[in-house]
Amino acid sequence: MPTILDVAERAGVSRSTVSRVLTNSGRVDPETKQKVLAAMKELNYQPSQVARNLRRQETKLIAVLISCISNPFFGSLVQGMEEVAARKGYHVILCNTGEDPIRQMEYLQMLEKKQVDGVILTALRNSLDEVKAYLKYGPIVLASEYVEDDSLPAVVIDNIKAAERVTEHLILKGHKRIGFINGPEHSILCRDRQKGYIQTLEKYKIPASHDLIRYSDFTIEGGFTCAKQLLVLEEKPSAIFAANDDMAVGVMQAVQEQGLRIPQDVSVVGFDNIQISRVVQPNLTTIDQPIFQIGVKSMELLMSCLEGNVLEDKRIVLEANLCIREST
Amino acid sequence: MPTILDVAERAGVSRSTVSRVLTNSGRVDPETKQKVLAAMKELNYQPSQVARNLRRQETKLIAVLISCISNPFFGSLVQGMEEVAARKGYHVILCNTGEDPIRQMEYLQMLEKKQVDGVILTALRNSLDEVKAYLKYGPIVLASEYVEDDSLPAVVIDNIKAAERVTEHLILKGHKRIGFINGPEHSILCRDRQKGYIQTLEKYKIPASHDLIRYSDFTIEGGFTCAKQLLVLEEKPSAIFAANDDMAVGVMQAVQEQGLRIPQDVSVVGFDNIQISRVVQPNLTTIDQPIFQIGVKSMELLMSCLEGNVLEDKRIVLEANLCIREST
DNA sequence: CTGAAAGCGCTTACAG
DNA sequence: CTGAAAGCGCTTACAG
Repeated sequence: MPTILDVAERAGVSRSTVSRVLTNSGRVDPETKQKVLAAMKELNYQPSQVARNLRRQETKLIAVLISCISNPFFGSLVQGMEEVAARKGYHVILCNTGEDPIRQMEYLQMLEKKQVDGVILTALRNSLDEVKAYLKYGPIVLASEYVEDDSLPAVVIDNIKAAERVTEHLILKGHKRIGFINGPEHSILCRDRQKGYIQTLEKYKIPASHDLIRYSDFTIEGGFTCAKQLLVLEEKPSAIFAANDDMAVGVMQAVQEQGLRIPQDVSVVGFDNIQISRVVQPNLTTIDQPIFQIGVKSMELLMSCLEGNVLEDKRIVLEANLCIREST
Repeated sequence: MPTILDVAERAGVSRSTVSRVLTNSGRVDPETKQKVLAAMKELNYQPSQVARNLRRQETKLIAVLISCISNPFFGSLVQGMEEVAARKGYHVILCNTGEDPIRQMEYLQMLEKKQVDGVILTALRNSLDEVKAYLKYGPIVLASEYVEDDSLPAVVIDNIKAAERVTEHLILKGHKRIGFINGPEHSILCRDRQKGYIQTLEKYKIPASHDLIRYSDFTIEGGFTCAKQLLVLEEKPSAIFAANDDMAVGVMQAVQEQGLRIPQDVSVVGFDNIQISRVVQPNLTTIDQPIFQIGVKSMELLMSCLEGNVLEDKRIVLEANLCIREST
């Protein structure tokens, strides 16, 4: 592997000069530059990124923490992030945390070890203070996730409003008993979705019942199990709203297993608008969350922090519309 | 940020000694070690990974090149890879190539720039020689993809055999006109799947017809379009085998749109056994490709190369069974 | 068991 | 416009 010194010798100049043509900085005589360029080509020289990293105290690497990359939701999110990063000369380190707070902290340490320049979190499973302690080592941005006090920059949708739209849609369709299958209770996204659901019921003077609310884990199986519980209630729901599409698919399976028809007997709504919602029969009514765009914007936000910009808005809110299909 | 020198001064020892306790190498007096450990804790010291990288000429980083991470197939593959890497103290850099040969080469250069220690490719869109030129900078492993002459280590399934199983299954069900919707013709996976399809037809003395074979792009839409073409043929197929699940789902949509029933009028088979195959109605018969395991094994193989082991087998073949469901 | 010294391959003020 | 020198923060033979 040729180093910068080999190039310098071959071109008959100093390392400084080679470095200058490498970084396109400072004045270099055009003729000298040509000699250097020629030497680089002859030796098939590629500068060591690691050496440059050490000297510049940067890595051009971003850690992206997600619970599980085999989940298509995170796939789209990361896709958006990676495209922006690549365009800006950065690379993405993929960190599967499996929602484990310990692994989350381990990956955050990469910031401290100067292994990455910045971090994007898609789920917060540690205390806010624990996470904020790492801010002194580099910028941290949230994607899809957010914190109450907006003390960390985040790219999000308005989950309350989205859930309101869903609930109102169902009410206007004549539903009075609307089941809600939520994700984990600790998540702010889930709490906000539930808030939107409850507020809308209240707005229409429909009593909210605890019987009709379940907490699950965002999986098809979880949605299936909760739906079965709802469907054996004395006063069973005529519509079920699940806090993501996977759970809604589980709901559909449970409904169909009972010999009930969708939407005639039970209406079903999901959340996210991932591919599965367009494949399942009948097609699922859902909230179109701009997942890819959240990925794009969050990485842009991080790049902006890295460039030293001060954020005027800590929270970027993207539009999420209700996508009405055959299941309602 | 405290450096190794700060720790050394605080502990009253040399940098060498601190380094030794850091790497757990060489003899260090237990008492000295305690002092160093205490100093590290007091200063909240974390060694700079970048400095270590430069010195050790390694990065503990692996580049994983895939066409598109939002595709669940690659999600599972990468999930398997990441878990193994993390366990071994490595991290994964996610490289979306979008099947673009130029971007593929750009990412391969990370190996040359010493930005990563090794590379896993999941699709080969450049000439074999171009790729092999990078072998002098570090190991390269193929996952799911492979090359004819086995000159690059690869973790794969036997695509010929898998396609034979599918075709035989359909023939034994009484089908004589079996459509085949393949992926891109340039891919060796696709050529082998087609080989298995053709060979089995021949084995059962069923004439293979070019009319019944289409090439597409592994998407739902692609499968849909090709299926519509097959379904308007004078002698239309009674079964359609798609080279992946997404295309099979497109086939199902086309079949159902024509008012035909699955499997009574047309049988459909996919390939991969991704989640969608269990969600679609009727459930899809498909080849259960051990995607996650391919990810796991390919990363293990790469780690093994990095540890300096010489591979006895350049090709690791995993089992892929036919998963018979309701669509046949 | 411990330390001084060299070096990994760059970049960047500083002089000239 | 160009070069000598220092330095980024570690690790690793080499002496002792």
